[in-house]
Amino acid sequence: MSLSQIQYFVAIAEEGTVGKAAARLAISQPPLTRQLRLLEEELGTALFARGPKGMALLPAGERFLVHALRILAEVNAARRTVFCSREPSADPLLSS
Amino acid sequence: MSLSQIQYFVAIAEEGTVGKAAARLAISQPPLTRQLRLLEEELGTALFARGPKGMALLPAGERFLVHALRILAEVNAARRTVFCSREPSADPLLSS
DNA sequence: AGTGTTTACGGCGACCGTAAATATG
DNA sequence: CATATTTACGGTCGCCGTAAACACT
Repeated sequence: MSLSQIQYFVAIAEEGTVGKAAARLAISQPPLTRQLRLLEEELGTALFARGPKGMALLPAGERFLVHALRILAEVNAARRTVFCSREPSADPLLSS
Repeated sequence: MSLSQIQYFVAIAEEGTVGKAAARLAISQPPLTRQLRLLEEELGTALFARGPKGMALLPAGERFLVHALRILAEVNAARRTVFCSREPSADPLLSS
């Protein structure tokens, strides 16, 4: 499991179709489908039900989504927590 | 930032030296040092103070560690939450 | 029909390992 | 002195893109 796969999963869950998620992520559909399949295989469970109208979260997917969002939120929090402790203007890219 | 980098950081923080962390992670020192450097560069801040006795967490590193542990815990929770929802004996590897 | 899935292929980048030299404190 | 860091090299693996065929509802 990688952070990319988690982001991909969240995008599909929020967009409702693989096509829209792929557009939002700026990647093509086959790699996105592949990564979702790899994630589901690693977890040993399907996360979505596939239908002609798009992807619908299964119960396992809904529970997984809760944790996925927490993980991404924690990653952002981790970034912020060190960002706020930088030496003022220590980074030339930020002082311009 | 990748989950591997987070695991590497936690291992160094807990072991106290890059050498012991590398042994625990079953990788060699240069890749581990590289990944830590890449993480610190991405964050824009050093996380450890380097000394002859090993690695000491800086304040930014201590705060980052809190989030790092939460991330890894959430990942495990995400795994469990779908693991417990499998179809009974659906996976042949588990029914043997 | 419209969506997702799969295959095949190729290319690019990431990561690792080893080995050795170089800081740092 | 013991530790970490860096360099250089090479090999392997992962991920992506494209294109096309296939499957499902």
